[in-house]
Amino acid sequence: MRLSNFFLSTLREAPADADIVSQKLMLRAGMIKKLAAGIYNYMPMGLKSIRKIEAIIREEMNTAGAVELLMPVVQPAELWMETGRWQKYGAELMRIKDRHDRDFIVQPTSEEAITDIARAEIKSYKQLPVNFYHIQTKFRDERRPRFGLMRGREFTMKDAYSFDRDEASALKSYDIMYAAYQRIFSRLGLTFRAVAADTGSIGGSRSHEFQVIADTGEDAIAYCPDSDYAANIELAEALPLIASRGAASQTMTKTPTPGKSRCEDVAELLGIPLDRTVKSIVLAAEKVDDRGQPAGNEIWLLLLRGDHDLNEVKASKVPGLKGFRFASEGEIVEHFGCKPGYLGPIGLKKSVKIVADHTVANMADFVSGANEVDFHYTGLNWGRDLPEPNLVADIRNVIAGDPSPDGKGKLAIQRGIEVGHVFYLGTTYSAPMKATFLDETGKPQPLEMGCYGIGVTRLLGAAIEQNHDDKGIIWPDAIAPFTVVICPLGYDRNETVKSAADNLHAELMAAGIDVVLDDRGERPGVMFADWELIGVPHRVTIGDRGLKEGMVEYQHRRDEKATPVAVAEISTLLKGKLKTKQ
RNA sequence: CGGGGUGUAGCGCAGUCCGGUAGCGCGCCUGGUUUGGGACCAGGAUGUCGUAGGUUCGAAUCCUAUCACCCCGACCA
Repeated sequence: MRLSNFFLSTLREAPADADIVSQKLMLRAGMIKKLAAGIYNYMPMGLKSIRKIEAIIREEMNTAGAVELLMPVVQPAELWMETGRWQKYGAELMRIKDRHDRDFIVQPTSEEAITDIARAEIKSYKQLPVNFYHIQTKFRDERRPRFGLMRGREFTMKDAYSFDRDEASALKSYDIMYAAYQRIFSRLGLTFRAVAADTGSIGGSRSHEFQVIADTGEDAIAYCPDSDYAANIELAEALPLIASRGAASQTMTKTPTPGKSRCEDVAELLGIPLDRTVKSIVLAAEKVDDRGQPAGNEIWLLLLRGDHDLNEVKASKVPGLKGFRFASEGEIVEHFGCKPGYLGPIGLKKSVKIVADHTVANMADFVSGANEVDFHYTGLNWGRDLPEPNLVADIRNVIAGDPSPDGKGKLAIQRGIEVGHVFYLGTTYSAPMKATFLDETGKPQPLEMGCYGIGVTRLLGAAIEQNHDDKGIIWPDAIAPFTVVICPLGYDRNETVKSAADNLHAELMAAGIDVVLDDRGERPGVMFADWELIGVPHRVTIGDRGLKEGMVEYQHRRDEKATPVAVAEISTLLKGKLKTKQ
């Protein structure tokens, strides 16, 4: 491709509203252009990368036995009413009306549409298993779109849906997708990790996320360097750090701690380690009576060690805490007789349910708030100074150094960007939509489903978050908008340079390499800066000076310096480098 | 949705407090000189000052409303 036949628009300064590095670089490189909050134009340079990502996904999906189809972006509301998601989905579901005042939605995902297809088309066990997928535009009306392509409102997603006759077979389909995802992200050239994930509101029993490792990721991943354990921190089990409760050696003492409301400050004031303190978190949850009827709010006190943090996903799994919220200050004062900052389990005004984290439950001689401003208790011991907690549960986030739940070492924490998710659904959609097939005995059975997503446009952002430097993007070969750029110095005024550049360009094109020839005749600094910003991984510089010695220069985007290469050898060198990558 | 902030040329910004009819850098156009890391000289084009209303002889500037966008908190590809 000659640059004069393509379209380039780079910016020296990023628009002020760009918030993260991948968005800034993509805007500056002219790959995307913002049209509205969370909605982007994909410019030619950006679309080239997207198409490459899609091609790899397609190939691997097809290889894994999935079948491509295409479902519409706009779908009738009736389908969504059948599964109840019309009511349940909330404001993120974009609802629209047609000219006849009929309700439609702009699809955020396609379980309903595919299940509708399945119930009409799949009649016999002989048609199973089958896996349909499409690559389609999605819309989720995010309350706050941000991070460029990472959390846009409109985005492209590959979503696949498997149909099986029973759970065992469905889990096999799941494993096939899991393996396909491993291949896809490997081929994309990204560093990633598959982690066990929370099954969330959908239910289901098995779920993994594929996380692109990047310090700027929104998710935290706990993994064990000595084993294959890896889980989203939402899910990662925190084992008790204290095997059994030690004996009490101190007496309970009310100690003044003026102005020290944070555990860190209290520990420092008292000259004790942070892991001797206990922090109090007050939640409120709807109480349900014996008949399952709402019976007002119930206040809960959650106790965590001072150096630990609450895991809200785990907390919501504690029986009675589903759908909890943080208690209001009014509720706190009503039950504790004290404002937040000095709360603790002793001296309550009104009874509350107390949940101790596994580790807290085994602590002895600990420190906690006295429910009186500027005072803490030290030397607290369960059973002696206060009753045993109502419940002991895993309610904290794991931290680096915690024992791995598989018992094979210590956990480390990394941040990641979720770019893929595989999910075993069971009959969550097939049951309400009555999608059944006939088994060998002629009896109708509900289809067992799985769903599998990959965020195509998010991948673009994730790849950049993982691969960039202060000059710009550094694309993996597989998804670079161009694989090779030829930068001729003086293309517009030096015949020798021009013909050498034209020849190399023609040769690489003939070899099927995605090469771009910068035929602008720009000064070298301008060319280099542009292509380093865009992030083309391989660059060949052709100058008059080198040509006199029969040499050109090769430089990888990650190389510090250019390497001289004989004119006769440059195309062989490039073909070799690109072949080994594929 | 709650809290905070910003809208001035393609991009980045000044001007707003203290009203007098819009400016800087980059980019863009023309000519010339340059040419191995974002060149230089000379000339030039570009604005409903987010929108609507109000106050005033006069509004980018003051007032009111409204819209858009961004940042901080509850979710997911």
